[in-house]
Amino acid sequence: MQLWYAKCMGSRDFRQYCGLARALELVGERWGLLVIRELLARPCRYTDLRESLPGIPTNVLSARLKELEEAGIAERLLAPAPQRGVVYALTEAGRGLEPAVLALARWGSTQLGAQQPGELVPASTLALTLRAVFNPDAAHGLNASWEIRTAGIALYATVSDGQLATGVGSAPGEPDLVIAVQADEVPTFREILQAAGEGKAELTGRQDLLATFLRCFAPPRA
Amino acid sequence: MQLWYAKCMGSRDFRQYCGLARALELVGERWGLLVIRELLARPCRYTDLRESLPGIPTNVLSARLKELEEAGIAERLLAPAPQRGVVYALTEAGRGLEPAVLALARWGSTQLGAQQPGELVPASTLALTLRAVFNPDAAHGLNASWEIRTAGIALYATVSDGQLATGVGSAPGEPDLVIAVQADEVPTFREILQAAGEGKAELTGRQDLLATFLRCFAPPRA
DNA sequence: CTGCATCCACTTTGATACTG
DNA sequence: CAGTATCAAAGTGGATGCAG
Repeated sequence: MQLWYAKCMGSRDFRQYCGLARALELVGERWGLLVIRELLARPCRYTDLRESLPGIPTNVLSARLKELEEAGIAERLLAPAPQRGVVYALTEAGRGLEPAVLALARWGSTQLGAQQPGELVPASTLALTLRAVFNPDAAHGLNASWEIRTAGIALYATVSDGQLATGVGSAPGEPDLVIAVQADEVPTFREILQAAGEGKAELTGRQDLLATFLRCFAPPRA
Repeated sequence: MQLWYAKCMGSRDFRQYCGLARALELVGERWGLLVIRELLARPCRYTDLRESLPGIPTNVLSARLKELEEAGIAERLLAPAPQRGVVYALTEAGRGLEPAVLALARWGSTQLGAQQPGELVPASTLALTLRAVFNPDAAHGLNASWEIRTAGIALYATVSDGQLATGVGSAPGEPDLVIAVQADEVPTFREILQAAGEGKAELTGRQDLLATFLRCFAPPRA
């Protein structure tokens, strides 16, 4: 291309030998980390991402996916057996972003304030919040799995030997306890905990695991 | 004239009730977290920031500072005693970003590769790297302070009862050990460790604390 | 349908010049 | 020292087009 083009592309770089600067060059652009949030919760098709990220222009989504793929953070896969088409998933390097995403999400949660009208709660946010508030001490040596159903979405949390896995959709395998919360819009995590704590959730399965759930996922004292 | 657009469109809100989304709205714009990196290492005047962030347009720096101030993340203070003028510093909320910044920096460090010609190492990056690689176990109960001098910059690391503080500039109080490394350009953290480990650094003070330093700040095994 | 590409209005950025 | 002003270029948001 032309000289000015090369020069300006270079200006997307910060020209600093710094881990933070490199991270921001790779995933710091608009919508970048939100795409990664979705992919942390499950492999996604293009259309899943568009639905989970209302407001993202399709060309921007397209561009971000291309960049993430080139950077080795995400990969484009042919969807397995029953479906067909394309799915995007994180690579090992991409999954390495989880601690950073959780740390940002924890800080941002302190800045959230009250839910504004028109602000939706993405299902992936709930899956991530489960990881963000997880208390490993309370789950030491535990084996259990839960599925939360509300407002037409499902998410799961599985603890194997104290190790947590969460995601959007149904758990791989039967959940030990299904927690169903009636709602029109996706509720906040706080609202889910409250409903479960107050007995307003419909429980299916090992009901004794409700208390365990509340212990493992109690958010930090406010 | 479509003022109706201006409201919905130019708005940088993601319209999601999500900690990650809120964090990105507040500090996710270009240069935002790099400004915060500088302020994590020391209070800065406007000119300090311009010098530490070569390439940042002055109007963008101006805009970011205004946004950070409005968000309650940074504050504009009158410089104390000897100097005068303005300094910017993080608020309590701003300092809360440290875990997220460190997590991003740790991930980005794995993506750094070799230093490219023209890529500088900001002093604030070294101060942050000290925190990122700090090994609290190795420093349990320790009291010690170091100052690193190289290529015209200084940074310090102070451990009080095992608690770490680092920053750009001279330590508050006399450092127990000064580690001076000859260099024209600011070296990488790896290069500093290597020079210190190979006896190529000039030591002033309690030389026995060199081994302690290397133990406390050994980067994760590669 | 899915998975993008293209067009266009508008915004933000980057580079430079300038001021109290 | 601590910013503002200006302007071209790149990026974003929104709508639409279109092939498989």
